[in-house]
Amino acid sequence: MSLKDVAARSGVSFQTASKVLNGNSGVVSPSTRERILRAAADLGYVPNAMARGLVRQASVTIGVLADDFSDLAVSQFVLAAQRAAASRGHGALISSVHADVDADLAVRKLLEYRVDGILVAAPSLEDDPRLGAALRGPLPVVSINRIHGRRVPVVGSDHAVTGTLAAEHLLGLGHRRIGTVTGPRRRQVVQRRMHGFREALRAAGEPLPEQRVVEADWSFESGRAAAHQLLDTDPTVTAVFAHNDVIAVGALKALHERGLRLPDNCSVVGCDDLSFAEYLVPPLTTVRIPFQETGERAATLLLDRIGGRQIRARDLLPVELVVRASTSSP
Amino acid sequence: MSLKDVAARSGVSFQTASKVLNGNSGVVSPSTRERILRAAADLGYVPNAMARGLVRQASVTIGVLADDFSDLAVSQFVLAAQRAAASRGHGALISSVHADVDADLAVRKLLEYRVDGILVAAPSLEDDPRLGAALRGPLPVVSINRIHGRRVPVVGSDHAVTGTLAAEHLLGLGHRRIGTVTGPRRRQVVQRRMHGFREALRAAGEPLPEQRVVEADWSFESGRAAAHQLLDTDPTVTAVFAHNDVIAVGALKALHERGLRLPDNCSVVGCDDLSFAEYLVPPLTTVRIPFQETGERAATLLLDRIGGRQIRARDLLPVELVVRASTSSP
DNA sequence: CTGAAAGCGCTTACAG
DNA sequence: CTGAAAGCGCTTACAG
Repeated sequence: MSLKDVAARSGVSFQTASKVLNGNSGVVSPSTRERILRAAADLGYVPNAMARGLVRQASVTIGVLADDFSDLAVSQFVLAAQRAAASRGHGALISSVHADVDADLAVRKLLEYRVDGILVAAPSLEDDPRLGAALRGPLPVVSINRIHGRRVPVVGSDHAVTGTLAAEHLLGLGHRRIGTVTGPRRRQVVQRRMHGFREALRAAGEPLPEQRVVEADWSFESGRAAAHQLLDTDPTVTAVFAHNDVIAVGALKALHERGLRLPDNCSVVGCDDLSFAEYLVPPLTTVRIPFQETGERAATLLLDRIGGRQIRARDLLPVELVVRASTSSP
Repeated sequence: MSLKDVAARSGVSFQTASKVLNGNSGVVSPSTRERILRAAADLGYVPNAMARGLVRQASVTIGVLADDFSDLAVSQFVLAAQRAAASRGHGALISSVHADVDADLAVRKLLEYRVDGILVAAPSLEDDPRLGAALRGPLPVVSINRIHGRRVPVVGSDHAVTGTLAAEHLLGLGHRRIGTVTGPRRRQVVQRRMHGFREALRAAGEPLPEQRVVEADWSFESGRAAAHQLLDTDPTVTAVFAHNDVIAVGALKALHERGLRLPDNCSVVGCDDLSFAEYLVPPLTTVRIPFQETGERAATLLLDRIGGRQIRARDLLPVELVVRASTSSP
């Protein structure tokens, strides 16, 4: 089913059919227009985006390069981005990067399809020079993490504030010996969160000793192990800030295994506010990261850039402390 | 950067460059071949998939039509499908269907891009005749749910077995008064699971009374409310089968709110085995649904169909009971 | 108001 | 071993 078919059926040239079907009304008599529209409908004509993209030099498609979008945080981001793109008429071609496939290849595939821009959600690759190299060139890019060697607009949340909110909440409840289970230390997000967290503790006259900082890798199991390690090292700790909700769940489990009751014996603050946080026992106090809004914003900014508009280099969405029952006075 | 550029740089016609770059070796002298390859590398030539797709009449792309892939189950499926497609050289164009955008439009977009086939993961639309209508035509489709009015190959798991496994596990532990919190009743998956569940109870001489069946909508909150309702109606129930892990978490919460301890006062079996199931307190006994394998299989079958092979109409992957600490003898 | 030409970047027979 | 032609399905100036 091509333009030629609907043109033949309505007795005009295919160029005229093209104009009418593209809403170029007024360029044709009402009756001709009517005939063409009806023919297209009768035939079930669906324009060919590849042909259109070829001549227009725009695929009306964005590429999404994501770490591992079976992760609840990433998938929220990706879904919101996809919807925002769709609502502005753009398709979303998704490419995941992981151990088996390097970033070069994933980006190259996106370039072959001539996506109009790329959205990056790949914090695990923030230090990977190959990703930076693959992303060189004039193609618009918006990212939620920094990209090695490139200056691309970043949208996300203020990680330092996240750390500050967690610390101030616990300090406000009266905690003094506060520990933290972080994500991988080399990650920007972890460093920024630690910065805010540390500063708040220092400002309150309770500087954070190194032994109250234990590293995990975002997983349940690492959170559990790290929480055990933290409490083995310093059993006097009365509160823990976990760098994400998954780690927090692991910590909850560790605490339970040690016979500690929450929040009486130990408070836990998570980070993310994933869907299950509210339904844990006890419900998890956490800093809400607006993944959905971030995805929507990122897609919108990318589309703006594709449309030729100037966008700011950094766009931070507000985070918010959600107080539930996993924290209380010590 | 087009073929003409690399042809110009290596002193051949662009058609010859095309052949060499497509691995049509032997068709050209080694030295020419070498020159062309080097020119392409120097120029950073990336073939244009739209142009290629137009002439080959294949976009080398599949469409994925999903309900709401921020759901952990769906996102696992989609990710695995995307990876399987990528490993066979196919891009994945993702389209989500939800309240705001009807299925017609989402499918139409996919058709515009001339995807070579469509993967459907939209159980909430299994009764929607518009989706069925939109999917008519010769385009290969593989789905994890049935599609109204169409006979498309389905890949998934055996839902009746899932219900049977849950029932037999609880019966084996000695439970007799067993209740269940189901997903939406009109869904096939719910009906099949109920069938297996009911039959196993009946076979054990413990037919399921209607008041021990309460409907939820897959959400945490609905699971919580439904569990309360179940225990209000029949406080003698000693075990609950939840139709997914999210409902199970809600039920855990309800049980906790009623002062019941797990598994001593009540056992709970979930379904799915989402990542957090193992880390709940207590760890959740659940029937594992192989979402990842399903996604991989679905994509593989779709690609096979696209490749012209015949595939079976129904492909069920095995489910598996994972026993943890949320169940015990009554 | 409508049509014919040119061209987007490729691949694929077909010549030479 | 290499090139020229035709064509995939469109859009966009440009004529008439």
